[in-house]
Amino acid sequence: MPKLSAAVIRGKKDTIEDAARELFIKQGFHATSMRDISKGADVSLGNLYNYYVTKDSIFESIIDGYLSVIDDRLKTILAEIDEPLEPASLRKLGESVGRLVNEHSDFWLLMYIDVLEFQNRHFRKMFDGITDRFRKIFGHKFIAAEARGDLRLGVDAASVFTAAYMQFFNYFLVEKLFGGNQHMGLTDDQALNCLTKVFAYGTLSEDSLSRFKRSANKALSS
Amino acid sequence: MPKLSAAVIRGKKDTIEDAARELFIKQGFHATSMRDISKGADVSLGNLYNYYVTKDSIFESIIDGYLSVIDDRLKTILAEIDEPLEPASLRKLGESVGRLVNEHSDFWLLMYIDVLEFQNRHFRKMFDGITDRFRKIFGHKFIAAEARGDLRLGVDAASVFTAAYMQFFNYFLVEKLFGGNQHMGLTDDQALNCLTKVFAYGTLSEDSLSRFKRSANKALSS
DNA sequence: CCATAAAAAACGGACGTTCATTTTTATTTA
DNA sequence: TAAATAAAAATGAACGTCCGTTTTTTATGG
Repeated sequence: MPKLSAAVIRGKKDTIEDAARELFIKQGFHATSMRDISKGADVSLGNLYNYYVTKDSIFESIIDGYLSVIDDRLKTILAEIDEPLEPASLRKLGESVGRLVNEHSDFWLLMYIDVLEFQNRHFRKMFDGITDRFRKIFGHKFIAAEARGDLRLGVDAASVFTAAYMQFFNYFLVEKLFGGNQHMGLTDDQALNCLTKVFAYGTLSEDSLSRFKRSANKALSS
Repeated sequence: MPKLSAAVIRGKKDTIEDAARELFIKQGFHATSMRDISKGADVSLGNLYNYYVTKDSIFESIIDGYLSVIDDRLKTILAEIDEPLEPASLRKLGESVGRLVNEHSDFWLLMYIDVLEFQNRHFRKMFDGITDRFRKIFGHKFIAAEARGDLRLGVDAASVFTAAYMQFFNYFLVEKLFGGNQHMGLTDDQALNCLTKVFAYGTLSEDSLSRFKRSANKALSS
């Protein structure tokens, strides 16, 4: 048999990784056997080793693929934000993060697997230097806001933006994976409003707040 | 050999659980074998089954013991808080949560094991209804604050307090377990200041803020 | 001596991985 | 176009190891 086309190989790897991911998420990495994966992917046990060197490498391949998907998604989310400190933008960020968490909850479970079984080796980059990343994207906006006097004294815009991002993230993770079931005592929508308000009021000076009133009212009316 | 005293049995269980916890945290639940535990605790393999019915029950016993330790700790932290919405109190809450996370980081790893391998069965109560819990403790303070007009329009004190608690929690967890290494671009101390400011400014009305100025200055001077 | 604790041995099964074998299929040949 | 070819892909049995648990044996001390 001549060599399979790259597309066919990619396709087969995809079906293997799909099955493996489903199993890893459902029962963890160590609890999932190569036999489980071979059954799930409808590929013989031995054949798995024509595509992957070890079981670990299947896990790593899944994560690598996922990391780029999530990264793209995050880029899109951030690209849609014009004025990062506007209440409306914060609220939108929260909604986007909520969708990101809910649509890819398996990914975050893999992150916990990585924390536990690989000391977060593959996911470190997720949070390492995230503030700098935001600063790189929105730096000029932050500086302009500061120059306009939009910010409260002694609050760093990039740090607060990171805090807001992390809070939205954590909120939905707790709801989705930790059985929070409305742990803030509010619906998702109300919680988003609440957090948006806190971060807007907490970051913006009174002057700028009145300027943003229209944006805030529109964003928090739901 | 006559029956061992309850104290001796408790002591032996403690050494077994200490060894098991260390192993679970280092390499996960499924990756840790009963033989590992027996070696770690210097107890023969068979003898483990004189103290625990199954491997799962060792895990559960560890969690049960830990949950009560953490719960006590949290009670102490909350008992030390007089005025929950004062900046100084929020800052102190953050510091306490930081210590709680850092001193018991193994516990939180067990939580992730629980999420992955037991669908968070044992830890659900950690976040479920947490806002109600805060409301039960600080309810009268929240009501009084609202009556005094301390709160911004449309922000629920208990929800915001939960948000602050969760944010502090998440901050230190990311730093400790996810390789965040100053992911907010600040030292722990600066990050605590930043978050305290955001939650104080974000929650309190301008009037009450000026009243709290002394408290805030004292809390955020470091 | 006896009840109990502790240790050791044994059990059946599942694990990740390897490998000899069979099947498949793109290409070459007729 | 159809048969032949050969190299790659797919297979599943087999390997040695380790698993959680059970059973048996030995040690202990009142």
